[in-house]
Amino acid sequence: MSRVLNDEPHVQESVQKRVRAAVDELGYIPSRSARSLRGNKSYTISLVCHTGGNVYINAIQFGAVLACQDHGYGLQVLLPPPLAGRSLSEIIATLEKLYIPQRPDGILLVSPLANDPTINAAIEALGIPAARVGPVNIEVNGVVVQIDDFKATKEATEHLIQLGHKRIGFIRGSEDQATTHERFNGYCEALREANISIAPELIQSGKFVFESGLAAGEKLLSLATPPTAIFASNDDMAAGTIMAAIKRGLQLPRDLSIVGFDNSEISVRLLPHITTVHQPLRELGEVAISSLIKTMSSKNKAPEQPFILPHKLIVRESTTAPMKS
Amino acid sequence: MSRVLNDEPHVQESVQKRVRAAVDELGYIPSRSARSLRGNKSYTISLVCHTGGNVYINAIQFGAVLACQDHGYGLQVLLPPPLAGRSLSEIIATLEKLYIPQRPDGILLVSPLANDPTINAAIEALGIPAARVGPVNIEVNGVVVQIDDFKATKEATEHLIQLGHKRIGFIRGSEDQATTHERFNGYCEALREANISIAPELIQSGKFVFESGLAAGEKLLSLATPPTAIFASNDDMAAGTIMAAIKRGLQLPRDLSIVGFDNSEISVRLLPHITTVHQPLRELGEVAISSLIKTMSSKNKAPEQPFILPHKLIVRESTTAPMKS
DNA sequence: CAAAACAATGACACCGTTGTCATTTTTTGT
DNA sequence: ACAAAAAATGACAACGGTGTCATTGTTTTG
Repeated sequence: MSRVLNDEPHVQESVQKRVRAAVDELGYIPSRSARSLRGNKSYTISLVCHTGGNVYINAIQFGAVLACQDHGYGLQVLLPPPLAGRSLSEIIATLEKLYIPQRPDGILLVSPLANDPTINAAIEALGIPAARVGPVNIEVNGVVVQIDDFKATKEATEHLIQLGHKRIGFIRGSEDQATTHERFNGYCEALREANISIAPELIQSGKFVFESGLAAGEKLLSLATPPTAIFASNDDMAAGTIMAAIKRGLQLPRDLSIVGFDNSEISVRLLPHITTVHQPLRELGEVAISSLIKTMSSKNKAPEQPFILPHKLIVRESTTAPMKS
Repeated sequence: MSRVLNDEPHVQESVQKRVRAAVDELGYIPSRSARSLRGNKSYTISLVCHTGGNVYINAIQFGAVLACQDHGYGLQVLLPPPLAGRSLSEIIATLEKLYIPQRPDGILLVSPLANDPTINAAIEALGIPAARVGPVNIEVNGVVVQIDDFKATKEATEHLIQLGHKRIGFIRGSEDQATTHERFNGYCEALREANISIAPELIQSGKFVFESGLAAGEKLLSLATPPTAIFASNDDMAAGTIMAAIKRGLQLPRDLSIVGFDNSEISVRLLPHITTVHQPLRELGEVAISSLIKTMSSKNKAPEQPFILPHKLIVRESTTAPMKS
């Protein structure tokens, strides 16, 4: 019987038909626990994340679940206790306690977890097949799926330059994230190609959250010669920047152009709607899962090169030409 | 050995100790697949939802995962194809196909799925233990966890009345949701107790999404005598209403007070920050899962009464006294 | 045409846990 | 002190698949 269902060779056609008929008739569905036990596979993939869920992870999870279901896997959510700053052995112990009872066949890591060197070392040590979404700044084994943050930010900055902006502020993301540096480099490259010098006072740090965007925006706008445009490394911070501008009584986008990143919901919940870069989050999740499953089943090593999925600059009302000064 | 680990009676203390020592020593952890197979339990609970994840479901999921982990269960996400409007037998077939391979021990349903009579009938027919978050307008077996939407909305409306508002608009949620009616009744009750008559033109329909709030807000504000305050059945619609007001050039909150519901992120991403009702979403998820697990293991029937968790009115800058007219 | 190679299928052990029954040891009651 | 009851523990089958080996039937080859 298993020979029929698993499409093994050496099965006569007539038997094929009879078995399949019986299977349909009885509504037979193989028991996952039995297959698990025998094959030492759980048919489960764990999504490991410790943020209680922001919209970003959510969309990725959506794609991941779909891909899992397509391949007969289940996606399970695992929430480790806070791990940042713990020692390697502590992290290994914690992950082991969380991981072993469930014994997923693989795990999906999303930034910021995917970027933590210690966590990655722990996963390496435990020998768990892993897929990661988002750029990774260190050497890791396993599937990596991402967009081209460098190019995307370069394009967004070029968009501002083409509108005529010369003083363009930049709000960085968290320093431990690879995207932060990729995006910053894209910004620098665009300025360089346009022969605009990079002014240190126009570079502000941020943490990918609204409040940090608000603070950074306030700093930028209180400069002696404030920027005429600001690129924020995500939409939340762009929204914070908008609030900073509104609080100062600026007219948007007349007095200030703003670009965000992520095309998240908030980018169309404010006035003006934010020009932003769309990431195909669902697809990132899907591709991560399906190539993880492929890697696991074929025992191939994971591809050396990360998968790069296409992004898209979405121009909305928050960007316009600067006022003549 | 299993007698020790499962705390069965008739085990000598000395043996207890020796076994436990050996377990610690070897780092023995029982195999879930074997226990599953033997005990016909999967130690998995499925979160069934078909929205790719909004913030609402997300916070519930967060709590659900925590509770699952506490009880040695795993939370798995299941995304059925769109089911609305399908026939009972179609839904049963679809759920079965999705459900059987995974064989979760129970499922967690979140609105709007929890409210669909046909889906509930299908779950009943399949005999799956279920927990539901959010009020349910029909007779169902299983755990129900919710807040008191009626009382919460009544309080929110009373807050507006106390500020001096007499013309209070109301934006309803989706008609298929029990919360929509509960909230509307709370609004009516508050007005009745304050001897304010209910003006039909002040009641607008909505769909719990931003755009519907925008549309409803525009209708309300274009009335001959527009309301001085508006209660929107969630924050997204409240945000839409704010945008409608801003587009009409109103000063907020001077010209219009707005109350939302959910205390979602957007309520503090706009100016003014929105007065809203906080729902303990994480706790709702936690309680739902832990009482589901309790119900399953004890083979008790689920409690007849739903669990009611406390809500909280959060007053922010979007509500103030109406202008003297 | 026999021998060998191959295809098709039956039979069965094994995965790791736990419920049940059997056996041995201890306690209780008269 | 001895039978009976109770407690403690060993032994083992069963859960439902699948990999392997054994057996039978069929085709190819020298």
